[in-house]
Amino acid sequence: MPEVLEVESYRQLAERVVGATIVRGWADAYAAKKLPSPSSWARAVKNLTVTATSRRGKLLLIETSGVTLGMRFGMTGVLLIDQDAGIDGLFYGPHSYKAQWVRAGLEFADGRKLVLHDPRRLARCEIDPDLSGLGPDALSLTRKEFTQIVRIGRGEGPAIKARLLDQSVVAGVGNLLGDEILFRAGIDPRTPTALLSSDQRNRLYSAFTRTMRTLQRRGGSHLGEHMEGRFPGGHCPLDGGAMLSSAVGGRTTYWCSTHQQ
DNA sequence: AGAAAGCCTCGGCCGC
DNA sequence: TGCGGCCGAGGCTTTC
Repeated sequence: MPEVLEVESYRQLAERVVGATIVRGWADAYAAKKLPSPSSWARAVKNLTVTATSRRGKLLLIETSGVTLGMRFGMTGVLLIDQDAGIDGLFYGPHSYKAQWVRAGLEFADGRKLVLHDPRRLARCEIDPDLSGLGPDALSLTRKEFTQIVRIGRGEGPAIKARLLDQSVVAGVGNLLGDEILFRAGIDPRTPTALLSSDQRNRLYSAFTRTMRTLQRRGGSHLGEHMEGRFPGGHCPLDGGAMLSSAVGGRTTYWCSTHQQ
């Protein structure tokens, strides 16, 4: 589940190669889809020394002596350094690693290899990625930044769930995290953003930051109690209410019929 | 067989 | 009627 918490753990893994020099890199046609060609990745990374790691939402940034390298992980991407994974396993997708699913990589002068493992081919490599389309990072969201999330120019605005998933508004919230935050806030995910009461907005901000802190502390490898009821016919782990599900903002959404109004 | 946690593009609709 | 922005639908891709 590469959402912001998982990508943060990938970033922490990538910290290990700070100071190392890249001797070779490669990417297949899918991983390099946003680049002019697969070989442009190989050419660009050669002889770069990694100076730092960073992250904006779900986009991992590897700073170097030259360009900034970016990695997006799609739905099933995992970062590996030699045999070490940035995460134990994904909730969705296979729970095993196969050489055939390695789509891109970097090899260092000291012999180490950093690779992108991605069965479903939706992960992407980027060079000097454009950050202008990304909102503030979800993990360090401030109250001031939060007010921009719930501020709508005119009309009722999109459903709050769709708003939370809009990466240009806040970067890093994925489908499961969005459900978890609204579950904790006790808000119906279909509520138009501009119609949230001030009490709901306060609860949303509190649930947002609390969810980030709590799950980050747990390592981001699994989500909160909301997941216990997240299946057809499931019941709310808080109050036993029936869990409802339908597409909100085009994404499968689960919420409690009792406490999320 | 159908759905899946990301991202991108396209097209319809709304308001000016 | 024209245009831009907003927003939802659909596609990508492979796996379970």
